[in-house]
Amino acid sequence: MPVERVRRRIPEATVARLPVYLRILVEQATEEVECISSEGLAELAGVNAAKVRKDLSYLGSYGTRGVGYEVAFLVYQIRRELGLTHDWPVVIVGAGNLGQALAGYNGFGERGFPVAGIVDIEPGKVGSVIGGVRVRHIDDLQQIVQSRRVSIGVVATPPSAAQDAADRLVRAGVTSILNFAPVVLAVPRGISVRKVDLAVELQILSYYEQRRVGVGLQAVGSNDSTRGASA
Amino acid sequence: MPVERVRRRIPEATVARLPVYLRILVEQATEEVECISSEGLAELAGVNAAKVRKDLSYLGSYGTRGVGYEVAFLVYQIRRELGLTHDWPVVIVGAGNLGQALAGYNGFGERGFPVAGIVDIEPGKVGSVIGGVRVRHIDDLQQIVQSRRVSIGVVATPPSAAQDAADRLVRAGVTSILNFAPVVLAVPRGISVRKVDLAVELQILSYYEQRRVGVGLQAVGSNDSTRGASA
DNA sequence: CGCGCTTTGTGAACACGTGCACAACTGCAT
DNA sequence: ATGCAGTTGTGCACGTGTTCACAAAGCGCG
Ligand SMILES: NC(=O)c1ccc[n+]([C@@H]2O[C@H](COP(=O)([O-])OP(=O)(O)OC[C@H]3O[C@@H](n4cnc5c(N)ncnc54)[C@H](O)[C@@H]3O)[C@@H](O)[C@H]2O)c1
Ligand SMILES: NC(=O)c1ccc[n+]([C@@H]2O[C@H](COP(=O)([O-])OP(=O)(O)OC[C@H]3O[C@@H](n4cnc5c(N)ncnc54)[C@H](O)[C@@H]3O)[C@@H](O)[C@H]2O)c1
Repeated sequence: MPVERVRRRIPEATVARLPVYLRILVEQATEEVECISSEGLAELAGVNAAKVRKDLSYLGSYGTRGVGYEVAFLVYQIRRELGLTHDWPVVIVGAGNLGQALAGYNGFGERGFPVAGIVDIEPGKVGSVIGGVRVRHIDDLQQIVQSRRVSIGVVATPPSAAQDAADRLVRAGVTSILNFAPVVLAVPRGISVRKVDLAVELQILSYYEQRRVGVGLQAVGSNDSTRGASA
Repeated sequence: MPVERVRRRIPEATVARLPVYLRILVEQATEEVECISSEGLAELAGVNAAKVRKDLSYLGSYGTRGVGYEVAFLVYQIRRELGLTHDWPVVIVGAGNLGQALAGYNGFGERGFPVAGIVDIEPGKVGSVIGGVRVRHIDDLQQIVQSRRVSIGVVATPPSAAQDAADRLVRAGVTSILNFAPVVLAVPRGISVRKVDLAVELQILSYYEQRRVGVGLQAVGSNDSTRGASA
């Protein structure tokens, strides 16, 4: 067996699917499943089996021919590759409708993304407690980021304030941003940004919905998730 | 000028970008901008100018060489292509944390996706009013969908109930689903599904974050949004 | 009217992602 | 040992998406 070579670059499309495999594998593990074939995993993930094999092959040759993949080992490998061997605390900017829903959601902490803090600019919002976290003033952002070693920030402000929020996050030392505001953020090189725009999702559905009329059923590529993290 | 030919199929990647252009163009229109070049639009959308031109060319040749595109006209054409000439009422299943945030959000209605109803299985949740909409029991789903001619459903239930929610939506007559639960939904052919999985987004950020260490700055493709609506 | 400046629309090359097909390999049964 | 059924890992061909580069075309000005 060769010495651990330099880390291979993993295609973006694969990176986007690994979390899905991971979730499924963790679930399988809790159901005492010890071994899974690419076909089985593909079925559960709603993708092609060859794609699963190719994706997993970027991690290394961790399968056993004729048998499949050991679930626990795969979980470990994917976690390692995704950098999920330790927690990534996140800070949320904007304690409105959405920010509160996010802060009150346990799913993130469970998956390794505890809410290190939530901040707002509105003095009226400061002080209330959501999901066990007290809302603090945005001026405390830098302090939170640095003391808790936060590298991921979430923008949940109104669109007009989103760029300001992003600027503050970057200034505070955050290097990855998840943006819920429907605006294109400008960030310095080296900062990763991902955008979740629900209106865009609905509009895409609308497009296919509208085409459906009169065209009958049509198949439009399966549900994947290829989106760049810009830098 | 030729007679309006059969509708061209628009590449999925383009469909995913059109809503972004649309938002920017609408904003420009409110700022009295009448004309915009592909370069200007590209700048605002954070993409390559050639891409903008190619994307827009799928709608037809609506630009003027040497000048650019007429904003109002482009808005109209993109709206038409995306099927946004009329409202698409949506129904939300699951009035929890997230469902309430969604229902209380005005942005959807403003963009042509009014909340026609929100339902829950928990009797305790039924009756409360969120964003002007009363929560109803899930047994009323079919009635809501049919009376309001809803074709888009939103799944905001816990993961364990998501497949059930999807099944009910499909049975009620919905043909497009936006799924917030971290599960892969099985739906009949012809039903479009799009998934928004925040944990996956964070994990993707984690991957690049982890790679950043020791590698220095690296550029990883710009922020696009290519995801199939399955059928 | 013609010229030069600007910007579109698109052909062509390239990059990336997908899926088939199959050789290589494993483990088990005989 | 040998054979066989099962499954991985991957070469290859194909399709999709991105970007460059440039001819074609509109506009304004002299
Ligand atoms: N609520 C939803 O379901 C939903 C859905 C899709 C998209 N979004 C988007 O998410 C964002 C937040 O939505 P929301 O419904 O929570 O809005 P909201 O108005 O309820 O909350 C925004 C919060 O941000 C705070 N804020 C404003 N400027 C700030 C600044 N400069 N720094 C820090 N905080 C600031 C406000 O005080 C407010 O508490 C918006 O951009 C919206 O378009 C929300
Ligand atoms: N809250 C967030 O910020 C957040 C973030 C990411 C993902 N999600 C996902 O969104 C989903 C909803 O999250 P949440 O925080 O709102 O959960 P929640 O528990 O607050 O709300 C879920 C609601 O669904 C209802 N429900 C349960 N089974 C149902 C059924 N069969 N039919 C109809 N309604 C049913 C429950 O009564 C409850 O009101 C979950 O799958 C979660 O993983 C939420």
